[in-house]
Amino acid sequence: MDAATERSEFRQSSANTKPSFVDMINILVVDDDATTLAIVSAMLKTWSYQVVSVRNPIDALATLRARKGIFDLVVTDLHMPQMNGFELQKHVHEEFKLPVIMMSADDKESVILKSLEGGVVYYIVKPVSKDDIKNVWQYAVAAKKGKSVTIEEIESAPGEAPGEVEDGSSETSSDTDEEKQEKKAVAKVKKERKRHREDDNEERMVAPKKPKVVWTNSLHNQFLLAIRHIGLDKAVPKRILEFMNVPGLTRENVASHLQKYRIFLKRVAEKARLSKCLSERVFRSSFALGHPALVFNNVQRDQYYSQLLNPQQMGTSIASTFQPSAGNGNTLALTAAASNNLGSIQFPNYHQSSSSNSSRSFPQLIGSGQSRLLSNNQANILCQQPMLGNGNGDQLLCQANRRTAAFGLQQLMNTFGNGGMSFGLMNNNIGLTNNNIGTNSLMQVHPQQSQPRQNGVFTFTNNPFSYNFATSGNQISSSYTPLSSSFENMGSNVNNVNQQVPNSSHQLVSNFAGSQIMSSSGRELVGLMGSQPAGMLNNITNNINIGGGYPNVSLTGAPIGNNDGIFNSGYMAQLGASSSSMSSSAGFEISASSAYQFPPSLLKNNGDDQQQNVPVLPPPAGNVNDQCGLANLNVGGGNVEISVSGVMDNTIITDAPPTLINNNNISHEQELVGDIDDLMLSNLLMDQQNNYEPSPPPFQQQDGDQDQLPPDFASFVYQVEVPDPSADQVPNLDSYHVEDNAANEQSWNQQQEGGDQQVVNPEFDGNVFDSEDYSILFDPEHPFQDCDDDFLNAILDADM
DNA sequence: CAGCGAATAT
DNA sequence: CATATTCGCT
Repeated sequence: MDAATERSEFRQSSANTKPSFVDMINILVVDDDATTLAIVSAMLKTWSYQVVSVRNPIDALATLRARKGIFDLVVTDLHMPQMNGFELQKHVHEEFKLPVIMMSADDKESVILKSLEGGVVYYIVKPVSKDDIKNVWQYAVAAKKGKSVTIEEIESAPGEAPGEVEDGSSETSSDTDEEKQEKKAVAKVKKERKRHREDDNEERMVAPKKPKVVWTNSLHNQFLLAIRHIGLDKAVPKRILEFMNVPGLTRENVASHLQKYRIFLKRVAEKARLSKCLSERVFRSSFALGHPALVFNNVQRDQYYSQLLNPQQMGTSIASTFQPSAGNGNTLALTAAASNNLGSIQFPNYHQSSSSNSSRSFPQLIGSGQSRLLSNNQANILCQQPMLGNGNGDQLLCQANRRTAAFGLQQLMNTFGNGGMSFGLMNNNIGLTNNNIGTNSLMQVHPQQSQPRQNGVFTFTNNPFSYNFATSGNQISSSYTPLSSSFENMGSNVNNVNQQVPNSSHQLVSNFAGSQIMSSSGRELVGLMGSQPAGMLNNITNNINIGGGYPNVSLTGAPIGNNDGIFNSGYMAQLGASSSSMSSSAGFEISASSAYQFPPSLLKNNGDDQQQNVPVLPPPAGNVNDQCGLANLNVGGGNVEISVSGVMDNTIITDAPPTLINNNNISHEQELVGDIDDLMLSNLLMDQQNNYEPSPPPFQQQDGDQDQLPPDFASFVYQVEVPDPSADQVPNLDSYHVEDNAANEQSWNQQQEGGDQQVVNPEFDGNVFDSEDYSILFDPEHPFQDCDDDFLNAILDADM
């Protein structure tokens, strides 16, 4: 960052977020490392804080005692010889009741959680950046407020004139409703007078301009977390506030933020309604799935839901992914959770076999979900999940990865019934709350013929949202003691796989296409589609100890496009696909991925400079819900697998036949604007309607090679190569093209030939995201396109 | 001046 | 509590 930028940032932030009284905030910085100490102190001073630095915790306490009442905040290193940060924090809390901010290079969730649970107000993963500490004043203020120390004492900074009372006359504006205006003005003047009187009476202090609460990423993240926990419909300021448990934050703050947030959601919804492209993306995006009830409750989406899968075809392809493994009688309890997350796809090249093969390697797919843009340091702080920006453009751009929510989740009350793998979709209400579509329609699933299922041991219980993935007929076998984390909505509708994970409080919880691990305290530790392993490492061991000799589930993430381990599910989501997996060396694996079926409305009009989305299907009279799901859970040293997949499939209710999508019209000259899935899906639909054979995918390679992807759209995972992860731009969808998909093609071909449906690509070397296997390559010529905030946010945010 | 986010009023 | 309005700022 150059100096000018820095200055400008400083100015901005100084004006924007940093009250002038920060120079009255005294911070004690403790770090045994002189360099860090100096740097952090200097940074704080840059922000105008008053800083005292000490080299060890003993001195810190001594300083605090000697200058009691002076300090407002303690910033300490975690690892120090004499006394670690935890202990120091405890002392500081007990003796001085001061807020403590912890710094450490240790980005382990366990440590972070421990810190926060221990009372640390903020955890900064080193290296500390200026932005990390810019707003620490909030903690000081919050703490003071909590202690009911008058906030004025730190607010009465020089030069900060209190809001002067305006003249009542200037208050009234020109025209309408004069009487009302006048009343208002009078009332206001009265109020102002009253306030002044009070001020005069109470203290001469100038006044109370409350420091503005800055909804930082982390704060907003907590906000989202709260909403997610509570459920949007029930999320009222008070409850959100309670859940957030941020000292000093007021209900009003939350209410205000909530209001803005709702407006935002509304805007997204509206935009979605107006734009098929967007709406489909939003609604169908994995981001849009699995989240309880957001925004789109009130959006008319039915017209967008007309496309559906051809049950037969889908059944074929999906059913083939069912790979019951030989069970040994152990049980996993699956607790269904909230989601209609059916958008899951088969793991490409997933090695599955009913026969044990302990030596095989599992693809280490990881779901992604992190925007490449999420490169700020916030990402290193606790909740890795991306969040909605606070409105600054840059932050908005950081959102690309949200595991986005679930519009309409509530509407889909599906129950997977199962017995031999049939899934039922019941009570699905899609769209408007008063617009029930497809109620009680059944989802059809076509079990893999060749592999009869054993009796299942999954137990599903209802989740608060009534989306159940049932598997009463599914088999599962496990060579280890039942787990107890909960896998919710793994990619598909495997919701809440309730597993006992001894010695761990971790739970896998999620509501999205991927998986997510959250701590019992609600912190997201690892998630997919919107989160990433802490620290953005490729391999992260979370020390989830699973009994039976399979400790250390390591979560492996395959970074896409950059080596920061920042996943780009934003892209994937935009491409309509996402996937994830977790696996351990011991063979524990959970993988999930999803594909979303978009309507074929995203074709670029060839020959038209204007990008124009040509709706190809007429709005349906009725509606269809079509999603497919699959989740694989492989447990044990390679000898146990659970995999479940299914297609939810309502019937096409529309009697308006899709008009046209002519594959022949799509050539390499015609760029694919939307998702491949869209096209595939639409073709499937068309074919179904026309009794055609399955269409080849509607695209060709740019180089003229006629190789095409198999129509098994549900079995793709895309890789996106991102040229510049740090750029504040979004990828240009137009610049993607399908390069190759040999593995899937082969798989498809073999399936067509009636061969083994679980094809292992001989070329597959274990790196799932091998661009040689499947990829959508980036066209460096047109790497980015402008993308307006709304679009981005729609993608990014829909979630929480 | 528009527009935002936050605060504040209704 | 939801919603409208105002404020301070860019």
